[in-house]
Amino acid sequence: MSELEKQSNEQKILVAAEQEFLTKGFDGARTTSIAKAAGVTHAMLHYYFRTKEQLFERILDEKVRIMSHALFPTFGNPEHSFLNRIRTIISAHFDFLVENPSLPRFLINEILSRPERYELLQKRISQYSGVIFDNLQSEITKAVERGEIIPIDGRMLFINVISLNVFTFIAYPLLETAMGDLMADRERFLAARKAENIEVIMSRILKR
Amino acid sequence: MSELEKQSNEQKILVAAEQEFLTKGFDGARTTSIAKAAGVTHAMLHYYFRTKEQLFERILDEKVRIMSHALFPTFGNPEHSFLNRIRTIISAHFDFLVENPSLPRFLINEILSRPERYELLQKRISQYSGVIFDNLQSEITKAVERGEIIPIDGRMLFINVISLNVFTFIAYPLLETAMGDLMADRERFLAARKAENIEVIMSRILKR
DNA sequence: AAATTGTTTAACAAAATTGTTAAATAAATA
DNA sequence: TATTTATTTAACAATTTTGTTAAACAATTT
Repeated sequence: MSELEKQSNEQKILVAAEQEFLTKGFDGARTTSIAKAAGVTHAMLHYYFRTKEQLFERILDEKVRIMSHALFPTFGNPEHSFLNRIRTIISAHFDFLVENPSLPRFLINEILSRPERYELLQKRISQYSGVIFDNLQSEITKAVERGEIIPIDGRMLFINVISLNVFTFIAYPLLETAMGDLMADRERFLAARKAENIEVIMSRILKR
Repeated sequence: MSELEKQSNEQKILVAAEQEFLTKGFDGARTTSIAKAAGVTHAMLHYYFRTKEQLFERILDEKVRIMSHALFPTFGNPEHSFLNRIRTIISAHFDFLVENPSLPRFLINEILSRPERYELLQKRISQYSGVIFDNLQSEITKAVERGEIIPIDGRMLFINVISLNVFTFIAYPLLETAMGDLMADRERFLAARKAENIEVIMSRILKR
């Protein structure tokens, strides 16, 4: 049996598991259903990953990882204006969500429904967040001194950006039912939403 | 057996079920666990509500109902300025969430994880939303004509408000791990968040 | 009080789901 | 080629969870 085909089986299970866990959550997911979607017997699934829990952790780890990366971006070229760098960050974060639309709901659910999983996030987040927020706040101070923006608590600004960007994707199907025509064309709507989010943040911090 | 005690049993089950379903979701909830928390045998639970599904629907219906009410408020006294009325709406919506902090996560999860439950929302939402948004947009137009605010799509404004208000509660525990001291005092943080959300929306629509 | 109706209990049935094992098969290696 | 190792299959064990039923019990009505 070739290394390629072996990988392919594990890989097929992982791909199917990701799909199942992301859409149905841990409790809703079924190992038999995952195995079926992967085209393997469910005994094989247990052979490769022992338990449902272990398979789930593989997926969750990966998702927490990429989400952490997207959440705490490098703060961009200091040559550019603060406003432009914020604009870029919002845009990049939004684009990331376009590529990973079901990620926020998955993480919020699976982590918040089981406090024992909090530490998984804490490990990844607390190593960044302190430095990041200090950094952000000092950039804000400098931009305020330059007369570019008005003062604001960096953490509040951070929550504002995440709220606006993430909520669109968390509630997308609900918005669809309420908004009708506005969302008829997904791409068009997302582009408009991205522009609106940037506009909201800009007008919040722009010097008036 | 008195009518009071009879009600009390059904009621105890409903209370326990609400707690269980809100925190664990449909899939994570266990009828035995609900029965135990309610202090009744699990056969009694099935006697009163037949199935887990039916018990769940009782809870979900109620939650969709109160959420719809909070989402589409009356638009306030036309004597007052548009800005003040928006301020009041944001504040009231935020206060509602303070009283029902786990509601958004519950509804988003349980409805989005099962497309067959979409129609439950659609029924409640589509009867309001059309009128509400038309109304809102005409109020915006008038306020723009008065020179009070700048033009904006009412639906985008609506999404902005909901995003800012709701996300705080959806992600509260995650924010706690990242924000540390900012959130040490829950009441203080929520007051600051509410003020910030109002500020964000005001600066977005205020005539500059 | 007898009959009817509603409630509760305990035991159990049915189904779903996760997890295990032994034997067959294939691949890699000595 | 013989041996070892890894993979796959099929059958099944164990557990959990939901749902049912019959009989006991209590309350209400006639």
